Amino acid sequence: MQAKKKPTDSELEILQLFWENGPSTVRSIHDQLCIRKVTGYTTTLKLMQIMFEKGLLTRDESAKTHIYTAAISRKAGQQQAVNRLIDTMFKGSPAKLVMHALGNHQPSTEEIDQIKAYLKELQDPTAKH
Amino acid sequence: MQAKKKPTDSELEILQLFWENGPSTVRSIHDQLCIRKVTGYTTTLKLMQIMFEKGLLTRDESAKTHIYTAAISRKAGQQQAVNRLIDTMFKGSPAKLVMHALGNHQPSTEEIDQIKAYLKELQDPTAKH
DNA sequence: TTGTAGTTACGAAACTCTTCGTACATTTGT
DNA sequence: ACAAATGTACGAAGAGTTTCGTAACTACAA
Repeated sequence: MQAKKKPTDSELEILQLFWENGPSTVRSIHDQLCIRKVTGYTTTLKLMQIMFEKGLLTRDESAKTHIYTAAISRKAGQQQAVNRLIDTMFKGSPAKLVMHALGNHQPSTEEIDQIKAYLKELQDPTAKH
Repeated sequence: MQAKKKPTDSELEILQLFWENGPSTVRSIHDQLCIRKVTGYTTTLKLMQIMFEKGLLTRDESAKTHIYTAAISRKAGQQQAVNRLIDTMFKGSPAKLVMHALGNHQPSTEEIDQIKAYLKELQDPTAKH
């Protein structure tokens, strides 16, 4: 693996949009960004160009209007963020993180069951599900 | 509440030390920081002064050598970080965050039991523990 | 052809973060 | 008393981030 640098907050906002929409043009990303945040088109363009240079995005330049794609999946991004958080704030105790996560954002009954099942599997990997 | 700004990574490193040690002098923080990272004394000083201005630290100036204290508890800091992560990366699904957290950092059996008990309480708040 | 709109590329300004040098004050040791 | 050690304050340099203006290219319509 190569790039390990964490995306900035602005870059993360853009990545979110890619994760929701898949490959996109600057125009498309910019329009969605503008709903929540006033900004110039060239600002978005520049950001995406820099993200491309950093390896956060790839792009298809075959057409005049380039098509950008996230170089990292949502899942991988989430995993990376969680690992980071555990390292910096919950030294070695993912359980504490879990408590915090569940404490403030009450999950639904279904979600809790889901987690329970997951835990059961973790403790007894031989059990089929 | 006033301060909403997230601490930078450097500031977080320093906060960690306060959370482990309680109120401390610049010298004390600096010495511990230096174990993992070569840096000048005035660098640490400046950082802590800025954190004071931002409201991340308070300080007692009655003696010549100031005594700094974290303005936010470890717990509050963790909660803030988790909320932030859920907002930016796990929109509305703390359960997904939990899976990610448990998936990569296998918790001990005791921790799993702890989480299970916690979940049981969440689902059945009337049950005594 | 000419002009309008949409696109990329680029440079620079404004801002923040990190680092450190320097100045100056206070305490301590000889 | 004097020098050395220790402390605070402050300014500024360097790096990274974010913003945008401007130039240049292309497509298309009048």
